Amino acid sequence: MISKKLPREFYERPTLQVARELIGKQIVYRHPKGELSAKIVEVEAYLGSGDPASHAARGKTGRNSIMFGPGGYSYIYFVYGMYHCLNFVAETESKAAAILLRGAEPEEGLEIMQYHSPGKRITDLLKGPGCFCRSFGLSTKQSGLDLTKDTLYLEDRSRKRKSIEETTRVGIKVGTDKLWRFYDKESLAVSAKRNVKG
DNA sequence: TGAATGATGCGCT
DNA sequence: GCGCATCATTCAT
Repeated sequence: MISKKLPREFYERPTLQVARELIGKQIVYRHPKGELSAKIVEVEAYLGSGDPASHAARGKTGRNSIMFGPGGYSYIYFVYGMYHCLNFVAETESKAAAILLRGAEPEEGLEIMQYHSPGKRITDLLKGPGCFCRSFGLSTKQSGLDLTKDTLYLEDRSRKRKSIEETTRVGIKVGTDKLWRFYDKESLAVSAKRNVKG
């Protein structure tokens, strides 16, 4: 069975719908040292207009200009002086929306991930947006990649329906009333549950 | 075991 | 010059 790479049409749809369907998809990155892959288990949606927590909320700037382009591109930014966060641009050029990847379960390329994040347990390697980029070796140099090309892309490998939970977003101070965080309830690789009530 | 806080640099005002 | 879509360590219990 040949893997099915997600086409641009997948991304150029309503952001919340794309975010929900990203759970359980496979992310593949052709690292210089080998192929890395993981199963997505946690994402957050960031809409352009009407979402004060989005980087695009206050208009187009040099950093967020990728969000204002077509869907199906990577948007990686640097934050807190040490960490990077990976986003997938959603919608078309008419809307500046993106989806933040917050957690995944490692599958292929474990040695490379552990090389980037020494001493981490397998389930923790890709837990949290900063950890994910560090283990995958992603930085702002990988921002703006076309996800329909072969360097970084997503695959639809498992067609099983996941038990998806919807909660508020994490790590922001505005827009915290929106239930725009999606994660796989059964996964151990889901990051901080600060806003989640048990 | 859980909560608080320091680290650290870039983009924006 | 300030704030940030975070993480690891420290300190308190």
